[in-house]
Formats: sequence, structure tokens, C-alpha cells
Amino acid sequence: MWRREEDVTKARVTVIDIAKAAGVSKSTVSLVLQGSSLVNEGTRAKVNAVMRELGYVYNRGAANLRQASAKSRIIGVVVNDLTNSFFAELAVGVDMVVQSAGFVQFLSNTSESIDRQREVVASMREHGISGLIVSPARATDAADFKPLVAAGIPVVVVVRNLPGAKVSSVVSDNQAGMMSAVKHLAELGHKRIAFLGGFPDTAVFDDRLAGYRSGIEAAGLDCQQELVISSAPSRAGGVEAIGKAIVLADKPSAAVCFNDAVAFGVCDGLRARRLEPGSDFAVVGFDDVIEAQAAVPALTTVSVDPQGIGRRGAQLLLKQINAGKAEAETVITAVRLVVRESCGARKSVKIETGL
Amino acid sequence: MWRREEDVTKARVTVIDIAKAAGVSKSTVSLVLQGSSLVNEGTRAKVNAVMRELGYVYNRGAANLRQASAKSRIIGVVVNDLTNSFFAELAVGVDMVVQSAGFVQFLSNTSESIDRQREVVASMREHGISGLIVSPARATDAADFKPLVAAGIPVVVVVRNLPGAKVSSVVSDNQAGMMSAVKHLAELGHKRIAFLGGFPDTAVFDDRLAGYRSGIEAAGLDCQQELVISSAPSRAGGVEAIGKAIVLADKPSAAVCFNDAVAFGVCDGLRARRLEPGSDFAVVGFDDVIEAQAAVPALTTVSVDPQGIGRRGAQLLLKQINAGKAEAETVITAVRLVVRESCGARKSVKIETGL
DNA sequence: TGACAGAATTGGAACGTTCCAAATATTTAA
DNA sequence: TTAAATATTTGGAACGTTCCAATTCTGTCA
Repeated sequence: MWRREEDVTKARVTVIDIAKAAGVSKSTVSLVLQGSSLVNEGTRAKVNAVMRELGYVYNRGAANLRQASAKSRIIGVVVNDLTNSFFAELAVGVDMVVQSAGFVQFLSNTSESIDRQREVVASMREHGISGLIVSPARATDAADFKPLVAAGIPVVVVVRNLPGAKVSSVVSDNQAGMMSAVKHLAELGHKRIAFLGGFPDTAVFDDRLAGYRSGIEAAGLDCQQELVISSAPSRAGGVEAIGKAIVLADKPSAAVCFNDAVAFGVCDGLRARRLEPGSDFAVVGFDDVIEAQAAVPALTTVSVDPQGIGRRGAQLLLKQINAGKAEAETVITAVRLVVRESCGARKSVKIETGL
Repeated sequence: MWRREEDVTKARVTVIDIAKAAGVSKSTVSLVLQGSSLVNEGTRAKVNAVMRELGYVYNRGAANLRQASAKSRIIGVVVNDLTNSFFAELAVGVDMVVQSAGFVQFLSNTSESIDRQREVVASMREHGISGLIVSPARATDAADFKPLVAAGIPVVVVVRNLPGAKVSSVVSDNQAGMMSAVKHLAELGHKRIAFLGGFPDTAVFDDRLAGYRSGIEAAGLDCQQELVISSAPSRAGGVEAIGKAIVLADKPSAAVCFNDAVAFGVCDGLRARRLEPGSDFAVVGFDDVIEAQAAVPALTTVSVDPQGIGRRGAQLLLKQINAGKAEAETVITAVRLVVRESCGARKSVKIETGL
């Protein structure tokens, strides 16, 4: 009964241990830690050497106790579905700029649950985040982030904006994107173009629908209510929506979809009715998820660069953190229509060999 | 020049404010915070009410100063490529169990850079993580996590094991997976089966190659060195590898690939030579990434359930955190061959309508 | 009524850092 | 050689919590 594991060095090494070993005061060590120019070069060198030797690890928790929350260098990131490559890319974009600014990222997944979201945000707050980037779960209350900003913690909303909330946001140009999709279909000769999928109670839906309407008008077509069919913004929702569209007395010959998932569902639904997407019915998506390119037929869609959104959002947040407190600001990132096969413009399969 | 924003309540509300307002001592408030059974029901209720009223937010940093690092309830997660849906799924799996255990996840991306990895791990340590889950960057030194475990911080390595490091790990059954892939191809009548892609200096490569060899032997074929062609584990690597395989004097008719990315590259390379994957040459991948199903031809591959690995890893880690300190333990998760089209077993395209 | 047990509460002293005002060492200028 | 200026260093006192030992309440039992 003789325990070998009974380690001699149980306590962790602190700034005081360093001070003692280097023959200076703890204040000096602290100064070195902060890279202050007040300390003599020789002293700095010796202190650093001792730190390395004793294996010192900085205790940020203790430091944060003394400093403002803005200096914790933690930024919280909450997304609604990390499984979706769109959001994974977004998180990577955030991580890139956050990491190179010497911050570290707290990432959580809400799975579109508003309760989960509340929990993780509360938890992040307890941990003293310097700022928050959030792609809000559906039906998030605009006032939900009020306490955060009241406490001086900058918040940046990405992807889905939160009308009414006084926070910064970075969203893609949903309106212009949808408009260009409609324009493209009209140029291909389509006269009846449907808008399929999405939940009508979201800001993104409103924007995309508005873009659809502008596009229809710009093409000199008339905008008919029956051609707008909402559904869940998922593959299943797409199947459902095309099912309703196809039984209309005056059938559409093309559709712009709320997002790529819906577009894939629409393709499924078409094929279930022996119609080939692309040749028999034109479909265009939105988002340009990673699968869009490899699908058959390859999906024509509006590409939004989620990683760019992540980067922009993080930059905006860091700016606000450094500025102490900045105004709410909105940035809209550009999108671009990428024409593949599902709209019927190109027939042949092009193999894109990965580089 | 009259600033309205000059808030009256600048200081944050602390446990002492609560104590004062509730007419008890800070110790009592602390007891309530910890859900101690020592405190009277009435007192607890009043304290809780006051907390809500004053908008108290717990300061975990301060608490951690007093308590062991094991109680910080932060667990660090580092992956090498979040863009890859495999790792995104893994992170989601971790998040699920970590979150429901009341922990919060620090997630970072190393982009396969060993320096980045060192940085983020150091940063996480400074923040006082209770444990670490890491999918190590290539060429990670087994001794790299030594200081962590010496400091009593449990580490679980996932996906890629680190032979020699005395840490727990959760990896998929690479050997059995590869073996079943080879067996399947052999049953389809293939006599010359190549092993394509992957870097030979990794543990995962060794495991998969070993599985390949066992499979070849089990099928009564002979194992020829020229049929093992390594390359970068990427799409480009796959193109390169099949390029070398196809010029062999005695050509293979099928290949198992190091992973799905390589398999896609192999398909690209075949087509560039007017060979159709599936009918002219059988290819099977490994991982079952999300694109495998939607590709043309749909990829036959070994499915590994990254989310499951994430969950298992998190469970293992939490167990060790709670136990104070547990032995290093290795768990190997099961894999399963999913037969699609690229191996030539099934010719027809099946539309899988999303549910 | 007093003594005692148990329940509930409480005042410090940590924890590891930063910050401030003040002290000391070193140069420079006269 | 000395005063002034500059460069460097330094003790406390925070920060917001937890923990310990000690205290004050309740009843309860003799």
C-alpha cells in the first residue's frame, strides 16, 4: 500500500514562484507577462528563462478577475447546425480571423433549438466572453441579446438577421441573389417561375421572396401568388412544395428554391414523377452547399461564401471589441449565380478534376 | 454634448450584492449557487428571487480560481479540418454529450498545422480546460500532450491514434473495415486489387494497409508490393495514384482507397482516361463522407460514423474527469461497408428521396 | 429550566493575477 | 558634486468566488 503516484509537485507554479526564483517581485513578473516596455531587457530575459524552466502556465482566469471582460480573449460562436457544411465553413472563417488575433473560440451548436441557444449563451456569458457571433435559431426573440449588449458585450448576428435587435449583422445579399436567379431563368425563356420552400416567418425568407418579386417584375412577367409555395427549408420540404406546384392548373416550367436542400428535394420530386430536372423543368437553388457541384444534375445555385461571412463577422466583432463600444452596423456580402445543369442551360456533364 | 448612454449601473452585480439585497451573507449565497442541501428552503427561494431580479451572472473565472481545474467545465476540442464534414460531424457528436453534461466546448481548427495545434492547446490550457479531445495533426509528437496529463488534465485522442503516447483514444476499426472492402471486391471476382493513397507515416495508414493485406490473404490472393501506391490523402492524390496504377504492366482491376477523397480522385483519373468507375474499374473508399452518396457513381465505401466517435470520445473524457484520473483506455468503434455503385456491384441509379 | 444536538448561517482567508502609488536605482545636466 | 529627470522595481490592495472553522439559531430531552 505504497502509492508511487503521490507527486511531489502538487501545486501549480504561479507568478510568485517565478518571482522568487528570478529574484524579482511579482509585479515585475506581471510586467514581463504583459510585454511592458518598462522592464529592463536583462530582467525580462531572466524572468522568461525561469518561466520556461519551471513550466509556468498563465492563468487567464485570475487575470480576467482583475481586468474587464473585453480582455478575456474568448469569443463565443453559436450556430444552428454544424452538420450543415454551410455553417461549418462559417465557423472556420470565424476561427481564422479570431485565432490570428490571438483570441480563442467557444463554439456551440443549437440544433435550431431556442432553449439550447439560451443555455449556451448564458454559459458563455458566465465564462466571460469578450464578444459573441451568432447565427440565431429560428424564431429567436430580437430582445434576446439585449442583456449582453447592455453589459457591454458586442454581438454580431450572421446569416439570419434579427430585425429590431440593435446589433450588428452580416448577411448575404439574398435579394440580389434571388433576383439574378430569376433573371437567368427568364432569359432562358421561362414565363412561369415558381418560388419554392422556406418558412414565411423568417427574415431571410422575406428577403429572398422580395428578390424573387423584383426579378419577376424586372423581367416583365407578372407575379402570381399561387406560384409562391412555402414549406420546410429541407429536402423533404422541397418534395412537398414541388408536389403542390405540379398540380397547378397553369403549371410553372421553372423554380427558384429557398435553398439548396429544397432544390434537391424538388429534383427528387420531379424524378418521382418521371420528369428530369434540367431538361424537363428548370430548378435553381440558393447557398451553393458543397454537394451542389457533385449532384446529378449539378445544381445551378446562388453561391454565398459562408467562410467569407464568418471572416467579415469576426472582423466586425473584433473591431467593436477593440473600440470599446461601436454602433450597430450591417454588412451585406455579395453573392453570385453559378450556372450548372439543373437550370437546363448546360446539358453536358463536365468532370471537374480536383486540384 | 450630453451623453445619454452614461449608464448608472457600471459595476457588475456580484454575490455580495445579492447577499446584501437578500439580507444574508455571501457564504449563504455561495451555498445556494452550489445547490447545497445545507441551506433552508425559504432562504434559497429568496436568494434565487433576488438573483433573478438583479440579473446576476455567475463568474466562473472567479470560482475556478478557488477550485481545481477539473471544475472549470470547459472541454477543449481540436480538429484538423472542420471544413471536412467528417470532422464537423465529430465535433457535433462531442458537443452533444458535453453540452448535456453541463460542460461547454472550446473548439479549434488546426488546418493540419502542428504549430497551430501547439498554440491552441497552450491557449486552452491557459483558459483552464478540464479535459481535451484532439484529432492530432499529422506528425504530432506522441510526447506533445505529456505536460497536460502530467498536470492532471485528461486527454482523449480521436480518429488518429498516437502510438506511444499514454493517453486514451477512440479510433474506428480501420483494419476490419479495409478487410471487408477487399473481401467484397474479391467476391466480385477481382484478382488484382490495389491499395491507393494516404501518407505512409501515419498510424491510420498502417492500420488500413494491414487490413488490406489481411483481406488479400484471406481471399487467397497474393499480396504484391507494386499494388500499394501511396499519395496525399486528397482528391489530387487519388488522381496521381491511379495514374501510377494504370501504367503497371499487370494492371489492377479494382482498388480500395485510403479515404473517400482519394476515391473521388481515382474516379476523376479513370474518367480522364475514358474508363468508367464502377463498370470498367471498381473503386471503394473509406469514411463515407456526406458526398459519397450523392456522387456519380455513388461511392461504395466503409462508413465510420464520426458522430459516434465524437460521442464515445466525450463520454470517455467525462468519465476520466469525474474519476479524477483514469487509466489510458482505447476504444475501437465498429465500421460497416456500404455498397453503392462505384464497385460495380449495382448498376442502376437509385434515387433516395429525402425523408 | 438548562444542556445538547442538529440545522442554518457566517466571517475571514485563500486563489493568481493586475493595477496603483510610491520607492529606489541610474543618468543627465548644471 | 548635486539636483533633477528618467528608468526600473516594488509592496499592497483589489477582483468574485469557495472553503473552513466557528457561530448562532432551533427545537428536544431530561
